Amino acid sequence: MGNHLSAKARAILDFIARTQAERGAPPTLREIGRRFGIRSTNGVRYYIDRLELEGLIRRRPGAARGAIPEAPTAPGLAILGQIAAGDPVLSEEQIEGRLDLERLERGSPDFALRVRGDSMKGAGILDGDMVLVRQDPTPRDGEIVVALIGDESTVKRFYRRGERVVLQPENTDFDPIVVTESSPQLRILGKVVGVYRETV
Amino acid sequence: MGNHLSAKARAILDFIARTQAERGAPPTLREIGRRFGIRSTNGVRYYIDRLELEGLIRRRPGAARGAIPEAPTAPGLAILGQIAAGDPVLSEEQIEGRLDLERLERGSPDFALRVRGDSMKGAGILDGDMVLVRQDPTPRDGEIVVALIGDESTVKRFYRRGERVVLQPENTDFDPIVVTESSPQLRILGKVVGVYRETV
DNA sequence: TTGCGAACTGAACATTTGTTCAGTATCTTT
DNA sequence: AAAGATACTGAACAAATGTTCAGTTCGCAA
Repeated sequence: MGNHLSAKARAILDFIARTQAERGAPPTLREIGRRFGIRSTNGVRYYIDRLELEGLIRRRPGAARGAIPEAPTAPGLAILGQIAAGDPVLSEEQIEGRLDLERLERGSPDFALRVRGDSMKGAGILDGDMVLVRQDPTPRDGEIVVALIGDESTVKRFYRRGERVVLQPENTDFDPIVVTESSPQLRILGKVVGVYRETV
Repeated sequence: MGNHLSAKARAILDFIARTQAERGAPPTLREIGRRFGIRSTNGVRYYIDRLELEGLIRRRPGAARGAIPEAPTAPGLAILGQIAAGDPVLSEEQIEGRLDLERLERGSPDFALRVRGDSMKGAGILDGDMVLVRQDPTPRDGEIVVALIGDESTVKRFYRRGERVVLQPENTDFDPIVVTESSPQLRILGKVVGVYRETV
């Protein structure tokens, strides 16, 4: 034993997980209620609260079908903070989090783009690196973006200067690109949310 | 060719599939619209209709998040080579490969380590970056390694010089570390097979 | 027998979300 | 030059769905 969760709560968790797997989306509160003979959505909510407290369910408040079972196994790579001498590298104490490309903290990317040239060397983005891009045509000042200038895609830092947009390289060997905001030559594809490189 | 579905429609399908995989439930019409710059839910509906006609999407009418992809798509992120103007970003022609952290081309990493300090700045590894490490105590000359020197873990370039091992920073502000190969102070944890950084 | 917590009921209510409809701008085709 | 097709916009609407609140029932402990 040791687990203070009722059999009914378990059955509900199982139902949610199975529904999600079978048809691609979790059930609604009312669907759960119908299945278990609970007539009030609040009765179902009572169980969802319980499951969430146990960490068995993740919840997105307000969203339809927002009760989502936590995956049993953690995906991605273990992130270590500072490695301590002594105990083995992958021991629990050393694990700071998990790295999963499709679930970043700050915003999950839509695609990766291979970078050509050294114009962003100063920002640690080298020739051949891949930038992870979140599609978003409205970057904020100072963010690194992927832009299409005419026929060329380019990675630069984005600044708005009145009517104009400045695409600023981070390498003194290169000059900034300045265009009017409404230019048909300019298309902002998205912003860079991550950088990735394979070495060796 | 052969398939009469627009590149944008494909990109939307990809987004739906990925959203479903990542958070357990498909996106709403408005979420799709926001992502693709389509302001009217009916504009999104137009694409969903199209995808359903092609049999790529199953639909549960009236249900929230009712558009569910029929077939799972490839895991990982699409890697684009050079983006061509004209058709939208995620069209098949532009996809060069797929990026999956747990299946790299050159050797899959065992863990990720957060880097402290700027000693490898010249190699494009900045403070706060994560290096992806393959556990391997026998690096080749010139490879970047993670080493434990006494109690400190450090990321440096590895060189063998006769009896000695040189751990070389890539920043002129730092000095190389030289130790004898058999020193109990030195432990090579593995080699860096990738670098990863979240921006913004 | 009273009190208390677990497990709900019932009924609003507020949002979220899908649906429908009437248009429009931009193409390409006729 | 007119007719369609494509790819939407905008607005209104209704249905689906999560949230909240005030109670209720029942078993069990004090």
